[in-house]
Amino acid sequence: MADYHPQELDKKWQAHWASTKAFEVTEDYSKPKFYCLEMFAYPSGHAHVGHVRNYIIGDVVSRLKRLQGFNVLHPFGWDAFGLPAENAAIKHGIHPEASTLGNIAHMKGQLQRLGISYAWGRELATCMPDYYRWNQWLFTRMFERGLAYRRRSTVNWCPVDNTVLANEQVVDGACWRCGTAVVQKDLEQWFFKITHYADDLLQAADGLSKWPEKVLTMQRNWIGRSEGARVRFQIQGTDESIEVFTTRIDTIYGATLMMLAPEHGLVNRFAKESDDEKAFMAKAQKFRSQDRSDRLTGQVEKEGFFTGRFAINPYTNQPIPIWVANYVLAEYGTGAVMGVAAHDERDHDFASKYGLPIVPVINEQGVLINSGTYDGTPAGDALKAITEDAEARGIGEGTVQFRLKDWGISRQRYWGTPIPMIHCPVDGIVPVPDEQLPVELPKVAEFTGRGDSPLASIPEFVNVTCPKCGGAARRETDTMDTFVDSSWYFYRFCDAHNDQLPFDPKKVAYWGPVDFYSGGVEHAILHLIYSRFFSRVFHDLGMVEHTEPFTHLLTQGMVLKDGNVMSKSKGNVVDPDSMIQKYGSDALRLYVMFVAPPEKEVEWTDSGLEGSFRFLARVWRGADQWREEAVAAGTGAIDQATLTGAERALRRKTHETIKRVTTDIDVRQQMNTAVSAMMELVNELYLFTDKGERSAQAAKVAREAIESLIVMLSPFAPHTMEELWQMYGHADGLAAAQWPVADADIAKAEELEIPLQVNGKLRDVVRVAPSITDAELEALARANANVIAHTAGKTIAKVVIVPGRKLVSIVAK
RNA sequence: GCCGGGGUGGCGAAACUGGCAGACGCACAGGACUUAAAAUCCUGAGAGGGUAACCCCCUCGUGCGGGUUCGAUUCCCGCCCCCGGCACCA
Repeated sequence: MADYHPQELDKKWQAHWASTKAFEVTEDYSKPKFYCLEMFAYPSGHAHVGHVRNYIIGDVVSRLKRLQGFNVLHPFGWDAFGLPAENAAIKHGIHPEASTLGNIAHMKGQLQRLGISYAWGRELATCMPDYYRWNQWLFTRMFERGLAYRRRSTVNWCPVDNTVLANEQVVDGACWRCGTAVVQKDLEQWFFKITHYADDLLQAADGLSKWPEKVLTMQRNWIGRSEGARVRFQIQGTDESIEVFTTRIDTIYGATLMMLAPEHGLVNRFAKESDDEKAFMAKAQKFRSQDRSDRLTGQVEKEGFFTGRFAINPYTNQPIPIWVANYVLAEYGTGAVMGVAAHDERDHDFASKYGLPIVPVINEQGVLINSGTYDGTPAGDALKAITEDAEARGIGEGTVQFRLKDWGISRQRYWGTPIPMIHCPVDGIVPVPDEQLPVELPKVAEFTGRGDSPLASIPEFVNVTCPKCGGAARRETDTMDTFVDSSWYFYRFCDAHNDQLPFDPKKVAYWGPVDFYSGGVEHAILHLIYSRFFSRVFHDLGMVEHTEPFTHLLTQGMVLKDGNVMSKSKGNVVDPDSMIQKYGSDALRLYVMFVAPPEKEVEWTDSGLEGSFRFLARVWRGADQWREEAVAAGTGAIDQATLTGAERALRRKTHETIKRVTTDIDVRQQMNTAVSAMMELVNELYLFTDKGERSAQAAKVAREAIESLIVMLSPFAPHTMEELWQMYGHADGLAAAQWPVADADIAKAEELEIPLQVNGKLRDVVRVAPSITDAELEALARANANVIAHTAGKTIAKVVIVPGRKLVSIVAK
């Protein structure tokens, strides 16, 4: 047999899989389905080993499931719209489409050289009209249902990327992509009403039992539900009132202050009605222009000024001063807060600073004081009672407030999905009729990087006739946030070429939801919450039966080099292709799976990769040593009764390994221990080979071990294992193979090794037959020389025999 | 501050339900093969100590301090440190 030359095997089997369309699938109701998906890729140019780790994880699961008889959907695609391509176009003059398609071609080659088992027939790229037309179609459906709406609002604006950012895309007050400090701008924007599902998204998170706790926590924090009440305080001397949101209405008797956000609508009015409007506005303006991220994160000292006006506390009936305070946020609650200096740390700081009254209304026992008729009521009860009272009086009501905001999706950039709307001076906002979709991105656009939408400078695009009245109208020139593209692509894979609908609901009913989804934890909030939102939208459109798109989520850890995240700028990128050239794709795949559990961060080492290569070569040689005899011996049943001790030992190890590997991959997703179990089996096989027994029976036992190993290792090292499988006489390839089944009887140990402890310390290990009785075992333990030595001079108080005969523990005093 | 996840040899890690801590691998050391080297195969190894020596035996050891238990990396209480998320959210 030839030496192990993995590069040749890579070529041979990749060509074979392509020509036999080995991984293409259709709905087959006779088989259970399994939808395995890795987060699709942004075509940045080159995938490094960190990216690739995710694809290997998914491939191991996919290949396992196929061998277990599942009908496996394992597709891949490209999250192809986005800013980097457009920025590159501004810088280098290459059209985003050209660079994107070029990058896709290169990265697809990289994945193919790794032998990832994708159904390439379903490949999609979000920048293609046959994909993004369905973004537009869905946008229109959402518009019809009020889930997409337009309003003027203060938005997060990135001055470098020249576009709006969603709240989720602002990290510590800076742009998530380029790190520039975000500024505020007033713009007409399109929003998706994700808040409509806020409660459901939060509650349903409890049911996501196969999601990492970390991700669920992040989502719960992000949604940020808090129960409280809205209460209206009359403005003294007027019929008007100011509404506040509070979670602690029980402290309302202590509300000695009213505070408005600097952006609150009443601020400008109070300024006009004041003695010195200019001075008033100057003070408000100062707060408004304070660095927003600092204001949001509490970095700015609490400051405020008195408006000269008073509100009436509806419970004490006392006038309380209305202040403008820089720590009150306009976008949360009502933008106005009742100040309870005694029971709120921030209000306390503020009141102390300005010498404002501080009235305690709850004592140390949590019971109300200074609260009129509520004195003596426990705070918890008062919360309910006062809310009910406020409702009865018509001055307030219980409510739920979310931190989650509607998702602003308008982007003033070119390389995205055009929003399919038309602005008509007569009919207002009119959707582009479905039959006119897609609204295609014009091929030519000038990439200046100026702050307005590039599409606005293309008159042929902008100037249209109104679909309703036929008069002259203007086309919407913003594009959609690219997170829209990635919020439903997993459904498109179920029916990637449908030109009537985004997908046939029947096909999604078969394939969906995604059974196993893996990707980076950086998508814990953005992508994963948006996708859950879209699933609910499709559900409400009657197109999808489920509401949760991803049953099992695995967040894979990053691959570090020299302690850092790989990046071009740091120059520490490990290129999979150069590793493949040296060791073959299987060694790379195996190493990445073996080095640590998939969700853990790992440090890349070349020597570890070499170790995996050595292991595969060792499997290759080990299999070769038995090939002729094993094939000659055939696959007939093995007669357990006539086996030698060595043969029984190898069989036992084989079946033990099958059991371990199956649970490790399938149940626990601990690929690393699955690989180490297989390494142990190989070590055992070498021991067996060294013993030199070469009977037909030995060959059969070796064959069982080796063929089980080939199948179990094939998800990790598919090219090498296909070749070995063929060499072992299986002409129809691993596609026809089945995952081995462990025989519990064979795996059972013939002898038990039982540790003996005295007072919790290990003193000896004895070998006994499994048929031993507890009484015999205890007698044996008491008679053990080491036990006697360590119990000398003491009396044995108790002998514990652990159920399952795992251990004998002797208590001596 | 709140929430989530961690801390185990020189290194990556394992120990699944409270039961032999360190499987498997990397790096290292020794041996076999070889003119030699590489490759390969075999062997060794947590730290410290005992014995002339080997089989062996003892003590300590999973971030720190307590506790529960015959027995704790695992459970409980109190800390320390690291990573991630949220945070003037009323």
